[in-house]
Amino acid sequence: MKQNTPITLKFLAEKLKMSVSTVSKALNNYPTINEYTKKRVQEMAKELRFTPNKSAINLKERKSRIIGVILPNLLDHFFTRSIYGVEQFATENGYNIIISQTHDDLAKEIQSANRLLKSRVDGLIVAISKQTQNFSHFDQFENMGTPVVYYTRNPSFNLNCHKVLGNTFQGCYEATQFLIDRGHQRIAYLGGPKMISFTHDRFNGYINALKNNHVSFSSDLVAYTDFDRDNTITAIQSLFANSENPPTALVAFKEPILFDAIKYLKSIEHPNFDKIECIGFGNTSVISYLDFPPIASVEENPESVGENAMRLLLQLINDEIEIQNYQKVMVDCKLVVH
Amino acid sequence: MKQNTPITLKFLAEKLKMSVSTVSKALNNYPTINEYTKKRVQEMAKELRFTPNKSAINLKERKSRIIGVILPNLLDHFFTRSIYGVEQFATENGYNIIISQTHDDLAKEIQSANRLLKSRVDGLIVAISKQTQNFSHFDQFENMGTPVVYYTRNPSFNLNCHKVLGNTFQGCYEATQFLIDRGHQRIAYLGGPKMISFTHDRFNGYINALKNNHVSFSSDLVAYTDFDRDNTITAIQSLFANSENPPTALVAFKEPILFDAIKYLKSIEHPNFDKIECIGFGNTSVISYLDFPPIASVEENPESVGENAMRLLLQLINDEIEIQNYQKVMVDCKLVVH
DNA sequence: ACAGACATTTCAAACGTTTGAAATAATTGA
DNA sequence: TCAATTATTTCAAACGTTTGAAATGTCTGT
Repeated sequence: MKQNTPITLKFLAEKLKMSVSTVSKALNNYPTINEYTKKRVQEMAKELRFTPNKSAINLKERKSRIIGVILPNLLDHFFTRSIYGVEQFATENGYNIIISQTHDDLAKEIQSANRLLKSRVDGLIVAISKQTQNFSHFDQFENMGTPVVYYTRNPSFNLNCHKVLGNTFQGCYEATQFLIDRGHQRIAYLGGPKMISFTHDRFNGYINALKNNHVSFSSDLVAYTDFDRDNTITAIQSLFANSENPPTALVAFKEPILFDAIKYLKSIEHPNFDKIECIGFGNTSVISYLDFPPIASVEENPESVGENAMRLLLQLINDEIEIQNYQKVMVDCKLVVH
Repeated sequence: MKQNTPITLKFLAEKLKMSVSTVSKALNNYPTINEYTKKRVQEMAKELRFTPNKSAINLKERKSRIIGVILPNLLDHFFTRSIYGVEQFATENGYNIIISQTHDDLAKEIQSANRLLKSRVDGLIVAISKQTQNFSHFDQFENMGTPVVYYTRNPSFNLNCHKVLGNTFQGCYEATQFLIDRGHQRIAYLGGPKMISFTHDRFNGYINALKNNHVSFSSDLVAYTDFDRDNTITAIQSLFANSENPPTALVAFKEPILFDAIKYLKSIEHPNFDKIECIGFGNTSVISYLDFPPIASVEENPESVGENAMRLLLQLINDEIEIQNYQKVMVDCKLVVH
C-alpha cells in the first residue's frame, strides 16, 4: 500500500509553525487557545483532510471504541434485524461493531471470543450457540472489566449475567388469546427444541392464556420439534392424530416450522385444512408468497432487542450501572394480524 | 469500567526483572533471546493471560487490521451470504471486518464511508447503493493509499476501479439453455430495474442462448420491473397478454420477483399454469415452502463473491497487485435444478 | 591473561495522540 | 515603568508496542 506522507498533528504543526499541542488543543476547541489560531488550524486541517489516528487515540484512552457481537448466524432474519438495532445505537455513540458468526458451533464461539478479546473490544454482545452450557470463555472479559451482555438466547445455566430477551411468554399469550377470541377451543402448540428455554416460556404463555379463558387443555395438543423437517412432520402428525376432534388452530414456535406444518397439512388434504388458523413467531417477509399464509404473526421486534442490548452495554461501559449489578431487560412482542 | 491493572509488557518485565524489549522479543520468538528466558517469559505471559494491546501494535505498524464493508443491507440473503466469504477469509488472515449498512441510501453511504475512513480501515469492500453515481466519497481512500474493491453491484460509472462481480451473463445463459433443452420455444425474460447493469447483462445471456439455439425471439417476451409488487404484476400481465401463444417458461431477475409472478399467474388461473417452468436468480430457502416452486434456480455463489473480493483486497493491501492495476474478477453462477 | 568472537540483554526512539504543568507573551493598573 | 495579572503557547510524559543499535556478558584459543 502506497504510503503518502500521512497527515498527522506533527505535520500540521510544522506547516503552521506551531507546536503539536497547540494544534491538538485547537482542534479540540480548548478555551485557552486563541480564536484566530483555532481558525487557522481548523482551516488547515480541513484543507489537508486531517483525520486523527484512531489507534493513537485508543492507545491513549485505553479504549478501542469497538463492540464485539457474537451470534449464531446472519441468515436468520431475527439476528440480522437485531444487528440493525445494535449498529444504529452503537454508531450514534461513536462505537463500531465487529460481528462474528458461530454457526451454532461451540468451538467457533470460543474462537470468536478469543479473537475479540485480543482485539480488546470495549464490550461484548452475545447470542450463545445452541451448544453453549459453559461460559468460561466469556469470563475472561469480565475479568478484564469488559462488560458482556447476553441477548436473544437465554443463558439459563449462567446465573450472574446481564440479559436482554424477547418477552416470549407475553408474545405467546397474546397469540393464544387472539385465537381464543376468534372462537377456537382446540388450539395446538407446536414447540421448538426442549433444550431451549424459550420453548417452555412460550408454552407457559400458551397454557396461561388457556387457563385464564377457561379453555380446556389436553396434552395431545402439544408437540415439539427440533426444527428438522421430518421431525416437524412427525410432530404435526401427532397433533392431528385425533381425527374426531382435531385442532382448529395452531401456535408454532417459529415460522419456518409453521410453513413446513402448513405444507404437510395441505399435502395430506386434511379435511378442514383451509379453516385451520395458524400463528407463528417471526413475521418474515416470506409470508406474502404463500398460498395459505398464517392469520397472524408474533413480531419479536429484533431491532429493539438489539438496541436494548447495546444501550445496556453502553451503560455498563460508562459505569452508569455497576458491572455486578446484573440486569434483565425484557422486550415485548407484538401480534401482527395479516 | 473497572480498570484492573492491565497486563502489559512492562508489567511482565517488572515481574520477571528484565527489560521490556527482552520480554517483547521473547514473545515474538527472536533468535537472539536465550531459550530459557523465552520459556520463562512465555510461561509468565500465559499465566497472567497477557494479550498484546492491539491499538499499540496498530499504531506502531500504521495499520488497523480492520476491513470496512459497506453494503445496502443484511436482509438480502445475497449480501448476508457474501459476508460469510469475506469474514472467513479476513479472519484467516488476521483481519476483522466492520460492516456498515446503507439501506440503498446515498447519504448513509457517504456517512459510512467517512466513518470508516476515520477508523482508518486498511481496505474497503463496497456494494454501492442504487443511488450511487458519483464516487468521490470513495476517492479519499485511494488518496490515502487504502485500496477499495467494489463487489456485487457494478459501479459502471466508475471506470478505474477494482471489481468482483457475479458472472450474471453466464448464469442467465445457462438458465435459458436449460429451458431450451427441455423443449421450450416461448421463454419470457422478466428483468429488474433498467438502471442496474445486471438487468442488461442477464438479458444478453438470455438472448445469446436463444440465438445460439436458433430459438426465435420476439420483444413481447421481455418485460421489466423495479421490484415493486404492482410493477411486477403489470410486467407479468404484459408478458402473458398474448393469450394465443403465451410463454411456456420464464426466467426472472430475482426470486422474490418470480414468486410474486407465480402467485399472480396462479391467482388469475392461467390455463397452463402448472406447466409453466420458471427459473429465478437466488436459490433462496423459501423455495421449499412454495406450492409451485421454480424448476431450477441460478445460484449466484455469494460466499465466493465475498471471498474473492476479500482475496483481491488483501493482495492490494500487501502490494502483491499495484493499486492502479485495476482488476476485474468474475464469479460464475451455477444452475441448481430442484 | 587477554583480544576477539559470539551470545544475550538493554537502550532509546518511534508510532500519533492527549493533557497538566511550565514557560512565555501580552495586557493591565498604579 | 514595572510588577502583577491574564492570555496563550509549549514542554514533556504517557499510552503499549517494536526494533536496530549499543552495551554487556561469556567463552574461545593462544
